[in-house]
Amino acid sequence: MSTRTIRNMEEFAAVSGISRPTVSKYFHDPESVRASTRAQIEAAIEKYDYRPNLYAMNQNRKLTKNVGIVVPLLTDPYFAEIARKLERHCIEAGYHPTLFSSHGDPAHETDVLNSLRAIRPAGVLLAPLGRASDRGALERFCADVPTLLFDSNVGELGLAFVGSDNIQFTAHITDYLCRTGEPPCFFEMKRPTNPNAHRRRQSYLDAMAEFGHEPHVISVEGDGWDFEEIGRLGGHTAFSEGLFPTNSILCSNDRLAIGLLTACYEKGVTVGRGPDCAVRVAGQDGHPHSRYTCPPLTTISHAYDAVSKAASDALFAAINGEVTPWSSTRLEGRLILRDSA
Amino acid sequence: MSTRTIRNMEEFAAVSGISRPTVSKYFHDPESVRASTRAQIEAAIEKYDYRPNLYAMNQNRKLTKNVGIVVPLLTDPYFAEIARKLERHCIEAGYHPTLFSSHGDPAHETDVLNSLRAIRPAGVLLAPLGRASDRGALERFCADVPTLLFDSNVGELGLAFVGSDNIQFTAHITDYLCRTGEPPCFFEMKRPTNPNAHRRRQSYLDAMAEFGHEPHVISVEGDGWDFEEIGRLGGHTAFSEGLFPTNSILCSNDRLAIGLLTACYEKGVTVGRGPDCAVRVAGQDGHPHSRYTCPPLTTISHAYDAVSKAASDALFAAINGEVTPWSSTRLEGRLILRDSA
DNA sequence: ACAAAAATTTATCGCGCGTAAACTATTTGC
DNA sequence: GCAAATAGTTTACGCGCGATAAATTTTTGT
Repeated sequence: MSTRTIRNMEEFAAVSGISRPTVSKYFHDPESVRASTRAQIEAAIEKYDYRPNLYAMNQNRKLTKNVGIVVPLLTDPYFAEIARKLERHCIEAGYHPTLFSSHGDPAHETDVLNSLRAIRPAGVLLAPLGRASDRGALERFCADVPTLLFDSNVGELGLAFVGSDNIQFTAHITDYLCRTGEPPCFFEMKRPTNPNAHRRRQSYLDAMAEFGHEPHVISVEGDGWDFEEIGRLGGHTAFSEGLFPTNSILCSNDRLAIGLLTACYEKGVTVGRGPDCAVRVAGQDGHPHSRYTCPPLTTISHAYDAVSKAASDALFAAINGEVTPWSSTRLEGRLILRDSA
Repeated sequence: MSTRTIRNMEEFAAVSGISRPTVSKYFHDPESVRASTRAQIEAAIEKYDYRPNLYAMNQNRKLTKNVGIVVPLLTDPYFAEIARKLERHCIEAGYHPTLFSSHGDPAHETDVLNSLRAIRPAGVLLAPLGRASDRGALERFCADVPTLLFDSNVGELGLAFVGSDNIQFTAHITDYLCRTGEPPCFFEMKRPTNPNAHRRRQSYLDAMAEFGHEPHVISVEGDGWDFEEIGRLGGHTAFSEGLFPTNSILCSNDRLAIGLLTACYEKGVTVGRGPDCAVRVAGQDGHPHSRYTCPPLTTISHAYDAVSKAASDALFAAINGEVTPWSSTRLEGRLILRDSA
């Protein structure tokens, strides 16, 4: 082709017939130049396929268009799913998202935050590890970078918090279980890895008190993020030792429930709401996989779309200079009735 | 504290007592400076917490330390898991990995490759969508950026291919199923989303021929990446229409098998290898979730560690200038016997 | 202790783009 | 049709670092 390769904005400005400062202005915000100029530049972009050097841009811009998205564990489909939605919102808003996973490790979470500083992001959407997080590192990071916390809240850090109303989650599904059968016991990790677990346990206790039932909490051993295995092993122990006082088991989260269902299978315990079933099992989260367990898992689902939209919108507003006091937004979950309870 | 903030390498060089070019050399490769100098610089780094500006570095370096990791669908735990391992290898080798997902969409895959060009990566680890990929875009990208293909091969593109030996996978598990019960039929998507599926089907046909059995392929409707749902719906159809000629079903992949297990549950079809079970179901992939299905899924597992190690090592070798002819490395899988078959 | 080798310093340039000031051309409102 | 407002151009400089050549210092081998 006759179109020689363009090396930089100088050359591009020359072939497009527009001065370099105006071209620069265009790339910063296409709307900031006259329509006729814009058309000229865009024709040249089309023709020469020119893109400004990202590094030179970001070195000199006061603010990059980068947004960091950090989740505790990207191999968990729940986080992968919400990260995907956040990523889409970022792209639609003209930002350049980058995905990070803390891999369930506080030290790695701190490393991620440090890597994030290096790319000077305009903002960060952070789902912290929670109790395990290095609180000091989080605070320092939030002080330097506009950060919106989602999924799990840690103090009143960052710009704001957007997540689910865990109180409502547990109260709602506890209510459902009480109405439709024996009042549930609560199956959880003794040392929960994320802070939502504490809210959920408390909400269970409150709900049971309100409904006038005796609460029963089964706290199983296990640390880390391998929830299915913890649920499975804990389930075996609990069945062997007869720790379940009722035939209804509400799990602190879906992954724990998935492991418990496996334990039920392995123990020969039938699960479901039919009269011939030994136990009912319910989870919490609306995990992408919960539809495909056997039996399919009754759960209460996060409002994935609403949470990701609210979180990203709040961050973009802050980036655009809207100052609002710290706030916490907690969205309600939706009960998903399936065969397990 | 008395330590004022360091603005750039010039100032950092001053306070560290080392000249700027030497400091620059240190950040390029710490081993390239004398031990005493290195100690001095590192003491100053510790004291002033200085990091060179990433953008200025990458703008001027001939080669960045960036490595792109691209998978077809990050919400699939299989890809999330292998991406995590690749990421770790990159960090250990001193690179700066960035994760991308094509979200199962060829257009988005092309977008990802374009974003990737912008960060001028030293290399890319790419698991392409496969048949759906824009072949031309892939070729152009591989021509410009050192790219190693993994998981699924597309022609002889890039530096090399590292993945699993799908022929061996299917032959091995087919052999197992034949030895331990009725010869299996093969459950797959009519229009498979990834190219490994074709290899697996062919391997099934070859294996059955070799063992002297009549092959039976059940190809179900469905497009896209929602494999569990495709498997579930296909399973319902197949059971209703009596399409399974034997009691052993080998699924083209684990996600399909997970959906099929759900269909079995919903149809009241018992799954397992016991005498009272109606069917045996096996998968392929060693999906992270396969341990927790009910019954736990018999499958043949990718050598996750070996594949990720071989893939990243091959890329790093190429980045370091080692020129080798294009090659294909296919690692064998390991049979995982569980209760489903 | 001395020459050769290696490491460091000094000095200077270049990268590709953002930004600002002063000036000129084009649009807009009336 | 004219002045004001808007948009664009020219010119010039800065960002933080990589790279290189020549001069200097330090280390190494013997």
